[in-house]
Amino acid sequence: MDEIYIEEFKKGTVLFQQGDSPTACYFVLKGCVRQYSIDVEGREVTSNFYTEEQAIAVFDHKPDKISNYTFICVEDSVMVVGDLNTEKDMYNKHPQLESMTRKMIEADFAKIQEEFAAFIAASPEERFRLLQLKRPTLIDRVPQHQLASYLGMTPESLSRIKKRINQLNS
Amino acid sequence: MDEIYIEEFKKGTVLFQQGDSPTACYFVLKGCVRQYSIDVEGREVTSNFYTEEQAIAVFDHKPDKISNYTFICVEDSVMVVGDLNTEKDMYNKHPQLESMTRKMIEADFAKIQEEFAAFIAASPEERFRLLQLKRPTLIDRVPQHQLASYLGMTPESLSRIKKRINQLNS
DNA sequence: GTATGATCTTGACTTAAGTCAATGCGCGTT
DNA sequence: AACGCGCATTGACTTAAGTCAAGATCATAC
Repeated sequence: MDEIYIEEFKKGTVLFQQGDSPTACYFVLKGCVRQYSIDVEGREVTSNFYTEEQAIAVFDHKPDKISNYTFICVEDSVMVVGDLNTEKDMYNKHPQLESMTRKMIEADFAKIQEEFAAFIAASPEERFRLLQLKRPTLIDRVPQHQLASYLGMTPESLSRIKKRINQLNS
Repeated sequence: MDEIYIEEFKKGTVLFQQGDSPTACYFVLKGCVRQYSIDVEGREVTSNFYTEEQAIAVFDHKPDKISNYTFICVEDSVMVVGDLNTEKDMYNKHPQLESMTRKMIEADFAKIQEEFAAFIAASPEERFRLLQLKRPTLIDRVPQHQLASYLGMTPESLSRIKKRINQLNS
């Protein structure tokens, strides 16, 4: 199948831009990709970080196929790349593939819904603690101001929260 | 097709409980259903309200099929009910159906992702204002303490925010 | 290796939301 | 109609996060 291949990306590479129609989907083998958008006030809002064994953007098919998000590598990364143009053909050729992707999306949907619920109920500090539990390595892999945005707080608050927690643990 | 039918539910009816395996999926024709879960600290966290023309729980298929949420009618409601046990048969009989549900889920996934991003970036007051714009009628349809939980704030804060905003508008 | 700019931290201060407690209101029940 | 209960509002106070501004630190390019 030449529609699926493995590709390396340098840190800083943009997979696709807010406003573009994505032409491919990705699966992270190594590295880290940040998903963000620019909101109405011009602020950058980071909505996710994709790391090893996570799929990107398969589910970002809006009706008009235009993405609200930019995806950018925050580390040198290696990804499986799947061409979206041949997606329909693939489904026709392999009906089980559609069933498989549906199940993947359902699982991811359940996961984002759970994260959302946890996020709603938590204070900024609790959100940081949750991240420490769920994705401990992420905290040291990405720029702190982007992490702050991902956690829905200011960089200053994140800095203070980390300090507060470290003092308790020492 | 006797696997799909229309049913009326009285206010207070529980569609299924946290911990249960859902046996049906629903589409709201009239009324309002609240989705919530009890978190580790025993607090009730409302994660959604489903109203007219919204589908429920089609996407809540976790691998083990057990729901983390309770769904309860907050109004007398009329819904289309689809039996989940026959789901697989239906897909086999009508392959296009799988394609259709996949697209629906993708659309809903994109929507929840967007809501999540908006929520992250917003303060409690901004979240209330967003709700006023996006779902203005919901505010007067549901109990305020549940709405507060849905917006990630205390009932007291919601009350004050509403007061604050009404004073500006008068 | 140094310089430059970005990012992270820290400090002082403001503000909005949380907490706790009391009161008021609405609603359903009897 | 009156009672009782749950819910909503209000008040006083605390606290955590936001804001603004100044340094410190880090990284990247030259």
